[in-house]
Amino acid sequence: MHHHLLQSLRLCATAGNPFPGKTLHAHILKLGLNQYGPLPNTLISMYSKHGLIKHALQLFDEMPQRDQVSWASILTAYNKSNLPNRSISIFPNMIVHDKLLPDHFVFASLVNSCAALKTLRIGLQVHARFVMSQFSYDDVTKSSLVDMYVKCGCVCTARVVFDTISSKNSISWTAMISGYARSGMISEAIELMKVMKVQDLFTWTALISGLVQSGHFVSAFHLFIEMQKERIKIVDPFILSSVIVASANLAALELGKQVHCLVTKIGFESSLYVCNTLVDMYAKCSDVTAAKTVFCYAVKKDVISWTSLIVGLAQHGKAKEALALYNDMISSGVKPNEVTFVGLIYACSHVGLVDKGRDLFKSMVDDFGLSPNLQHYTCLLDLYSRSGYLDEAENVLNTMPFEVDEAVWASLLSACKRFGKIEMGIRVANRLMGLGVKDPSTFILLSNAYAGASMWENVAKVRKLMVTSDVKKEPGYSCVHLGKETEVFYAGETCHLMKNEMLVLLKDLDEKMRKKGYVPDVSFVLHDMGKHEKENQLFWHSERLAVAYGLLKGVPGSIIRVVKNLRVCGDCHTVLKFISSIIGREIVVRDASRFHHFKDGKCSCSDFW
DNA sequence: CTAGGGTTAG
Repeated sequence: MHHHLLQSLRLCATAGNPFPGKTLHAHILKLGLNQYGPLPNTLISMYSKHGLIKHALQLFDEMPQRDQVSWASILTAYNKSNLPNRSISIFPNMIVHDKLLPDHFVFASLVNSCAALKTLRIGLQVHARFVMSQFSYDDVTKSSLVDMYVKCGCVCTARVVFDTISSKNSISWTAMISGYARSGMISEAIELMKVMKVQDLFTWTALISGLVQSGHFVSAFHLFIEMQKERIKIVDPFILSSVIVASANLAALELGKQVHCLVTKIGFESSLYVCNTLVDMYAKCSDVTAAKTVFCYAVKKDVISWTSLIVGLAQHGKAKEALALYNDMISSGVKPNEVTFVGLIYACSHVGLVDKGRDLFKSMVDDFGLSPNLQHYTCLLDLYSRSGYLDEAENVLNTMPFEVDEAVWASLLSACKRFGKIEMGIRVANRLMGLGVKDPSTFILLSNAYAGASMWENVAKVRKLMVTSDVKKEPGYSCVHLGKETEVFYAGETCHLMKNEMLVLLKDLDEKMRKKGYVPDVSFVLHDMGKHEKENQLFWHSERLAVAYGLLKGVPGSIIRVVKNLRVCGDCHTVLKFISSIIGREIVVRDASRFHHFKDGKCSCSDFW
């Protein structure tokens, strides 16, 4: 009888905005049909598709007689509004209060909530209930279960469920392939792709974005090229943002630029997601100017766009610009979130704006109702310790409501060394010893702290601990990007084609540096050996090799861009400052924790990292 | 005549 109303409501659910749906709702109310047949359930689902959980919930609560459809709709509404925990907590009311049993639609929604929450404990309970129910044959729920197990890290269980799906569709295949990819099981993922008959853009997106999530950036690129050979048409921007994330993580500026060109060519340059990843990519590839340009020309901007640029500016030591951008953001009515404040406090700590940083921390809680996480406390600690407020820093460490790991204590210890706080250094060192140390660089810090206080017995203890705990120093390497070419250097590498030219150049620079007052700081060398040998070790650190190669092969006058897997050692940091002033060129190093822009003998990190 | 599943950023 009222088919046209149902049909119109369904159309409203897929509209770009909720207004037609609201108008139709008003119309239905006026006709007095708001409790008629399937209309209330359709209304709930219409509101849920627009993420208007409040409207959906009001209708749900006002229904005199709820059925399984109402429950499936409200659970989906919670999931779509990013409140999966609410789904789980109200579900018991379906059985206890409404005396209803879940059907396969309800099961699929519940599994979805568990997947979002990554809760294996509840997921297993739902799975058990599903198996015992009369709907245990349902393939759709099984596909959701595959996804749930994948997200909980149980790829093998996911595969077991996958194998029981009697008629697999593109979604079941995609869930399993994405699971393998996200767990880094590349060959299994590709194997499954081959078994599948028709591969579409979704399958490829699941595979490639999964690989990006598990850190297999190079494989992701190879497969992206493979996909284009298969002539899969890119009709939505998801895959592009995944590939941009991959270039960002590889710090491969040229590659990122090529993807940017592809984005423009296919016509996704106005996509919000794509723009945001591009801003981040350019910042991570140390081309902050390009990041700003993408941001300025972006058609749509949200918190993430603003925050991406704020974080980018902060990481490159451009604190004033980051703070100014924050003011613009507030003026344009965008509400900041937790990540925005990480960037802002980080920015303040780099330029010693202690009061400003402290105010921002307070403002985050008082003005925006956000609760600080471990990252915020770490930034606050950094803010204090960089400027020499070590008592305040230690206080933050002792009072913050999070468990503190080795890296955080180590950073305070390095601040103690820098500001000559021997007593506190010993206190912190003792704490670290009790905590258990894994990172080789922490051992060096500890050994230096005790040596500085002439506590030789403890120095010996640290050395012994280092041997017995079998610390393996990850081999250090640096990549230098020269336009389309990239060269990788490992520490101590001596068999490079251009070894002799590099040696001559480095020796020449070494001589010039020593004339300017450079003294090698051998306290960063891990192994026990003579002073000369230690100096020789430093001489062959990978970042120096990479810079030398960049100077020899790069375009004269251009910026030398280096990416290093570990942190830059203190001695290399000094050396790179000297080199930048001797050769009059900018050197940008992205190390494991931050960016260093060496220019005219100074570094953007203000010598603290 | 109503309802359910997979991929994207700081």
